[in-house]
Amino acid sequence: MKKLFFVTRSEENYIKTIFHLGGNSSSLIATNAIAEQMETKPSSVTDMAKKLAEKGFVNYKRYQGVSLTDFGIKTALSIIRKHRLWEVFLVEKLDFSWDEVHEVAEQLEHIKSEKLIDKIDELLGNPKYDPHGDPIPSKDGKFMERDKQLLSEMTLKSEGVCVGVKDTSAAFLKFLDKNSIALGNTIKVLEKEDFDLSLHIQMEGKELHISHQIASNLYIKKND
Amino acid sequence: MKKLFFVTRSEENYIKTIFHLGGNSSSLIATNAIAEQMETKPSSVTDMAKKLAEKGFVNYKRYQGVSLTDFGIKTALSIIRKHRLWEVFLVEKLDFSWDEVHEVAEQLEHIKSEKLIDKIDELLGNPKYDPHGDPIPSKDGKFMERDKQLLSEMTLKSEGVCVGVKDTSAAFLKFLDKNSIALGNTIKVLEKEDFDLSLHIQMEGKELHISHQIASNLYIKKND
DNA sequence: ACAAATTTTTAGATTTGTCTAAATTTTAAT
DNA sequence: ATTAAAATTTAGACAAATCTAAAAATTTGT
Ligand SMILES: [Mn+2]
Ligand SMILES: [Mn+2]
Ligand SMILES: [Mn+2]
Ligand SMILES: [Mn+2]
Repeated sequence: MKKLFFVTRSEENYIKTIFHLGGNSSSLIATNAIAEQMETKPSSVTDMAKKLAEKGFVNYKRYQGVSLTDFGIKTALSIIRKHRLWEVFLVEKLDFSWDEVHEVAEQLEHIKSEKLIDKIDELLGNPKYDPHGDPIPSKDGKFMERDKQLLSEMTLKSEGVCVGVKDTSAAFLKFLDKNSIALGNTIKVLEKEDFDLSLHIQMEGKELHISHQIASNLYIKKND
Repeated sequence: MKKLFFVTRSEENYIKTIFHLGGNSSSLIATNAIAEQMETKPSSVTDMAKKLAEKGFVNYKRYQGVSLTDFGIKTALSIIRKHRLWEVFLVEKLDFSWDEVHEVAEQLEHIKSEKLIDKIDELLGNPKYDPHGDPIPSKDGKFMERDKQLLSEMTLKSEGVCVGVKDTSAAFLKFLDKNSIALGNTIKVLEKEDFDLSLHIQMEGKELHISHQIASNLYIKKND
């Protein structure tokens, strides 16, 4: 007796946002936080919180906030899986650049067809990470967060590989492209400037200067 | 000074339906015809007709019906192009069967990204026809209706190739699959039964009996 | 031509998702 | 412990898309 609710696009977007704000665990997410993230008003969030609670996606405590139920988490992971698989598809199969995919994936993630996304997954060879280095949940909702750290937190002389970005804005991604910084690149910290926290690094053989702003938005997987 | 209106999913569905009902040419399409096709009520159609007229997609004459403007035709062709390209993609790249693609294409046709559909078109090698034999409009809205006729209208002894279906219901398509009738198959009319209008045909070498119901939903391109 | 049948439109209601402004609750500060 | 500030909810409104029921226009049949 599997209850299958129709989930609207708006509901899906709220569920996804709550998940990204940490609404897994049992921590309560504040109304204002959701409103700010979704560029909507707190009163709209309250209305939706009630509806999502009604449908079993969240636990809602008046004046306290919401947290996702197990069902809500499962739903969120399914949407995120679709979003990230579509992003891989756009980059791998249609030559989109990594700064163009998010907007389109925001639409594609709402397409309702289990077979479609399973086939896309298969076509792509069951990728584990999306173009920004974020992990792709499997069909049954499991995924591994990669062992990684921000470049800004790496110790002097340590080496590693670029595996992800924290800021996924088109502006940042284009900046990385312009400076030939890409996921998969090898990296070594040559020098750290105490004054402005900027770094002198070696990337794929070439030496490069990196501001703190950049270093604190690049994820590195340390060697061994 | 290109005016770019936001077109809602619902508006797109109305525009597409009006086109399919023959709303190109200057013929007026009746409110009831649209309502029936869309499984909605005439009063809803009237409301939408006003909105579509407001936005420049249709000419609307009270109590007479609607016809698409040039802009409306252009919009309809763009939606149909997307629908049919996605259907080809699902069949060619994801191994969907031709009876499964329509439902998903109904969703995908509303994805808004010019680059996406152009890249899909390119990936597929600019196909001219969809899995049901229907022509795919080009980016600039041109398309060729194929020279074809219903099997039921073919003369005795004439030969040809299966190029399309009139009834695109999953039930009919599955029936064709079961009987190994597929687009591209060669066909020759061996005998016509006056009594029930059934046909005796040769398809890809094998002899077959075909009811009038089937014959009047299969398009054939006659040889030479 | 004119009454009857059909089609279409209008009027008013409903649902979803949003907003503003006011009221309420919680949290922070003195 | 009060008061002030911040966060949250409620109340009431609105736009989009739909519906039902009633009114109006058109078409049809004799
Ligand atoms: Mn994204
Ligand atoms: Mn991503
Ligand atoms: Mn179709
Ligand atoms: Mn088709």
